[in-house]
Amino acid sequence: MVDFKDIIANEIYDEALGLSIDDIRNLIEIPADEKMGDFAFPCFRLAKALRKAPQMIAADIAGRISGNEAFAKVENVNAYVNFFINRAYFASQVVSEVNDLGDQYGRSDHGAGRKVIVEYSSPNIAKPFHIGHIRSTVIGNAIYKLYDAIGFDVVRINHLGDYGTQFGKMIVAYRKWGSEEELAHDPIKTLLKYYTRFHKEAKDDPSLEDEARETFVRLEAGEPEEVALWKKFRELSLAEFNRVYDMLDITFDSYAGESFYSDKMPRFIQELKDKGLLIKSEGAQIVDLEEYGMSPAMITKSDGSSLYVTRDIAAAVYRKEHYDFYKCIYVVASQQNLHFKQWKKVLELMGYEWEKDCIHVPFGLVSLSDGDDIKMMSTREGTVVFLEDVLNTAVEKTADIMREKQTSGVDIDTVSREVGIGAVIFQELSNNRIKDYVFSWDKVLNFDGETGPYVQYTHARASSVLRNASEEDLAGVRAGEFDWSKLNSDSAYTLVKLLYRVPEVVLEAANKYEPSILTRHLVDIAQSFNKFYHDEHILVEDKDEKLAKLALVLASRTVIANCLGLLGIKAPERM
RNA sequence: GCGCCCGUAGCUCAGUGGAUAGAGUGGUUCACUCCGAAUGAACAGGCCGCGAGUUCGAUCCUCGCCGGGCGCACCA
Repeated sequence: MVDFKDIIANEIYDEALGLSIDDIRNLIEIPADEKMGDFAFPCFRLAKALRKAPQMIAADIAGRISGNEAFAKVENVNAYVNFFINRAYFASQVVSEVNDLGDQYGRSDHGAGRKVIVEYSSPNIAKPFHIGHIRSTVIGNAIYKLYDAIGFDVVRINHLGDYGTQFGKMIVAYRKWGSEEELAHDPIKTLLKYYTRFHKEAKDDPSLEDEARETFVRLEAGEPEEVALWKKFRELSLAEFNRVYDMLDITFDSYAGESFYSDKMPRFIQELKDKGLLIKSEGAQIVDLEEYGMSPAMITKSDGSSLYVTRDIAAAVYRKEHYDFYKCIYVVASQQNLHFKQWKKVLELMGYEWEKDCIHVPFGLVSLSDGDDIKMMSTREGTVVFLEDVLNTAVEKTADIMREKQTSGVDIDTVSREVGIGAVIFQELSNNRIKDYVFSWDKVLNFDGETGPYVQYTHARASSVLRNASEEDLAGVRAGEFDWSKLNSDSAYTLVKLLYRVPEVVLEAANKYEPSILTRHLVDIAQSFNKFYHDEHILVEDKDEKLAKLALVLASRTVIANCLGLLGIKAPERM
């Protein structure tokens, strides 16, 4: 496809300006206001070098550029040179490209097949999968899809929190108050019950904590009884998690979690010792990070058992050796910023230069509103909203709306799942991931305005128009034998420009690990399509006009489906 | 106390070193004999937290302050 910035940069280029074509290209802006053109070149930077008022420079450049079929008009306003693209030419280029590429539009080969690991979701075993877990799960999945789309070979790892003192606690609680029948009946909620009871009773009886730590030491030492219980808890939990992953249509390439690295740590503890990094302190072994302004990284507890950082070091080295990644992306809550800083510093001190390829992608906290109070969800206190409940409620609400609307030819069961779950995912990917938010049923169940259902509705509507077109018209669209000059209205043109920018938006979203950039752009496309749809009748008498508009509808539908797909959301044809 | 993050319309949030700071939602009003009204349009709503600095130019970068969140060794 034509690259308008290249065309413009080449047109502007002049030795006297003292800028390279690339410099010029990077200065080109897309004006916020369409009245100022489709592209603009600001001349402020040139003022000093040329010793001329920027307005004069802009006028000179605008005057120099002669007729190029890509542009309808080039003029200067104040210090800007404004370029107005030839609309029909532009539309023909963009729409044809989209329709030729189909589901490949938006994808690229920037990654050149290099390997990227994305670690995400990573729930703690034996704890409920609550609304807070949706963040890592859904953001991580979108990042995986984005990296896949820009040509990387992506490995998805669910780094299960399936080890640590919490299992000591769980085993102690189960032995004291648990029963097999109860556990089999409703595993996670029962385990949660034991876990909350443990913390309640441990407040009055601190010896329980010691008992839990001792039990974890036995687990880590491979005592059969503890290992058997641990395995049982892990299996029961995974079965429940998989139910939610199925609903979200998310899969992983590896579930190697913390326990996987339990026997791989001694090597690194020895290595830290050999490199003189490990010091004893209060019975524990730490790496002192004071000179880097951080509290120490704890490698082993005074009872000799391992910790979070230790396991993450083992995991990182294992992954480097096993996958030889180009980048390893950790989608983990911002609460763990310090942990990741410490961990990266320790890897650096150990001499692993590739630690710079390990990237922590943090996200903000989800809290709950409790009357006037806002508080963190706490597994210990049992104050959580289950993700599965949220998904099911959204699906039910969607089914209610669909029955009300009585859309014909739809399987309510299938589509209400696609739309309801899509709504929850979309909501999650709408805002900058770093922002904290308070969970609200009203918000997650709102399907009007900038929401997943709105975008899916737009897709269904475009699909509907295409169904209403004749076979002959569609054949004409595919053959491309029509005159594009009829496609030049403001609303059509705004839409074309948004479609044009999709590949660069996908790339930007991936580079910044920020799916919301794509979500926002997708909303813009849907809004723009709906405006176009309202402003203009599509299936008109005039053949050229009809086919050009249908080609745009087809391209819009393709792009919306592609973008929804990158976010992990389905695009139903009817709803 | 120290470190990191956030502060933009009533609410939820986009946004950019440059031309008039934008959406959604809520409020008021209009548009379905018309390709799907889960839609579109109109109106109203802003010292871009406060104060300095850098710059030709700051809502954006730097520093300080205020407000909120998170974190700071035997949890993960």
